[in-house]
Amino acid sequence: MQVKVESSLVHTTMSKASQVKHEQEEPKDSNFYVDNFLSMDMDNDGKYFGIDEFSNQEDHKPKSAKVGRHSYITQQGEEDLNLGALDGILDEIDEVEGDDAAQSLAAACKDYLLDLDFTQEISALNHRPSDKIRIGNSSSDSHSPRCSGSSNGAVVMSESSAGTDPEHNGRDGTCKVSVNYEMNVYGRDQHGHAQQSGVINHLTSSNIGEPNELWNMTTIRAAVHYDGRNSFAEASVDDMDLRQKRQRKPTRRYIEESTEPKLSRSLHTREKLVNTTSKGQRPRGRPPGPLRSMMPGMMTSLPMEEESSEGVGIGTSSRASSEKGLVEKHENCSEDELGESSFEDESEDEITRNRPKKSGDRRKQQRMWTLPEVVKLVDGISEFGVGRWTQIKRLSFAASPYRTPIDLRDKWRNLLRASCALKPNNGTTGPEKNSGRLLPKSLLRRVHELASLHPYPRRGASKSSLLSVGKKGASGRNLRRRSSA
DNA sequence: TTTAGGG
DNA sequence: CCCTAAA
Repeated sequence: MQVKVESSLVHTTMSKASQVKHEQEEPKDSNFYVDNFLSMDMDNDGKYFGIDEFSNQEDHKPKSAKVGRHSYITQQGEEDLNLGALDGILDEIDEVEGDDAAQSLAAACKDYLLDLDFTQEISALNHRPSDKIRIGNSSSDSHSPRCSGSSNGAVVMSESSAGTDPEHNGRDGTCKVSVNYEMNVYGRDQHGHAQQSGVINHLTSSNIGEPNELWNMTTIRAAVHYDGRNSFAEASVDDMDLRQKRQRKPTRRYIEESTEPKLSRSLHTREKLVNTTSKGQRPRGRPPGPLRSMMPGMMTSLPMEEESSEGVGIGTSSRASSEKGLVEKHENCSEDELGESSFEDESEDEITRNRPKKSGDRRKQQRMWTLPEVVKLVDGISEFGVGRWTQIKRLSFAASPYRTPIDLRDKWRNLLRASCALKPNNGTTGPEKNSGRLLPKSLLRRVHELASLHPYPRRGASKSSLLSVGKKGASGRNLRRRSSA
């Protein structure tokens, strides 16, 4: 005869976190305690709690399993105690129970404490999953590692703990929760008598504000008695105060929140970003607050939607040619101007992309500007004029959803600064990208020209040089300036 | 809604 | 990049 209580114990040694996770995976939230316990057991044994099997027993006697006020008689056959029944019972009970905020609150408290105490205390037992407590004649097999009496394979363990969770003292004042857990497994080998039982006693009381509010006590008991010829199995679950409904909800939500608040938000954000490729404006999200500033401008994306993958990422190797057949490499363009030919289809790099980014802040993405992009920007500015960011965006950067008009402006600002500093030649004007300060000198030159043509803030400074401007190829008639003041 | 500026 | 003010 074997009692597999230990498997339960083993599971309970899981860290708090994993245990919680486990709970979350469970489909039903009812019967937290019982369910939880049983399910843990089931992980290893299938569906039987406590008694795994009766070795050498041919004749089993029907035993009774009592659950709450119900009483069930189960056949002992191969299936010993099927606590699945208990499960069902409890479900019923739960249904009867009411459901209100206070309860969930209490549930949260209990869950909390339960995780805390139960887990930690039981972990002391440190059983191995495969351990079996064998009793009866086969004491040789009995394992009850650092627990207690072992000569006869007895394991006794009981724990009780109480605590209060200040966090839930909220509105109603106090919330007291006490959890009492007790497990008792023992086998006795006396005169051909073997007896073992597993008892789980869980006592919980929650008190919120008013006395009597919540009170719950659950006792699960599974025992097998073997008198040498027959074995009896018995299981009972007593649940007092059925008003109470244990809801995992609070806990789960709490966990989720505390665990990964940012990530989730971040994901949403990103999702939104991707989805908004629709033509017009980005969907005005719901919470205008934080998310709003995603892409002020708009992406009139159309041609290729999303982004074309190009290999010129600064940080990463180019993953040229992904799906678009038109991938072009602009490496060579670093040369003087690729001037007017502009409008080649976009080629954006895609270095930093869809990375969950654990840090999860809500910043956009920080895409490095590639040289082709810069060139495009400059061309665009040449063509439409400084300050016409939205136009430039629309016409020159239509293919890149990111890069808002504001981004263009910012980039331009930076270019101006760079051009002033004018330290182009660092030799490394390589075809690569302009990471940092290495921009093709030609480009800087253009920037400089443009800058002189019309100072950035196209506001107060009207430029005279509207005529002579020989913008490089920038469309013969350079910027159609609204010189009109 | 878009720009300009500043952080 | 983000945010805010001004237009």
